[in-house]
Amino acid sequence: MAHWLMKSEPSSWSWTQMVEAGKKGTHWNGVRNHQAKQNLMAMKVGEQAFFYHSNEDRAVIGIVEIIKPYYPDPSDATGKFGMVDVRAVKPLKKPVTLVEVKAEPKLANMALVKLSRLSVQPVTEAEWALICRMGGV
DNA sequence: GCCAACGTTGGC
DNA sequence: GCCAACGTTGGC
Repeated sequence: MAHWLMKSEPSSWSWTQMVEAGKKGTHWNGVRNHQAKQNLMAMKVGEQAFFYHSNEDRAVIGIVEIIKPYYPDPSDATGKFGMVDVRAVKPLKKPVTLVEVKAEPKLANMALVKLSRLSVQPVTEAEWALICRMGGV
């Protein structure tokens, strides 16, 4: 089962809002990047993703689950891009910051570090397990 | 708030 | 089809 990492600026959509959305979850819309789109399309229901706060926090803060696979994003006038639905699973006991990720040699090749502008990224099993451990999950 | 990285757009 | 200009993202 694949794992993912999805980034959001807390000012536009925060973990708190994600939790408040509850079990019905929310649409992960607004993706306008082809690489991110490819990743969205590869997601399957039941797969989990890290929820990362960019800008202010710069930390992995929680885990979300895919509850609806890729479908067209009505807010995209061009019709090229789509979205998935996700819901909050659980927060990390201790958020794993970008600084900590960068300080860990095993995570040096993460897309989060290498492709900092990509908003939806794949995470390897080793990276997933390590960040879960660092986050106290 | 600045700037580097990167994607997209548009003129040629 | 190339490439300069521009806009956006996100770390610092």
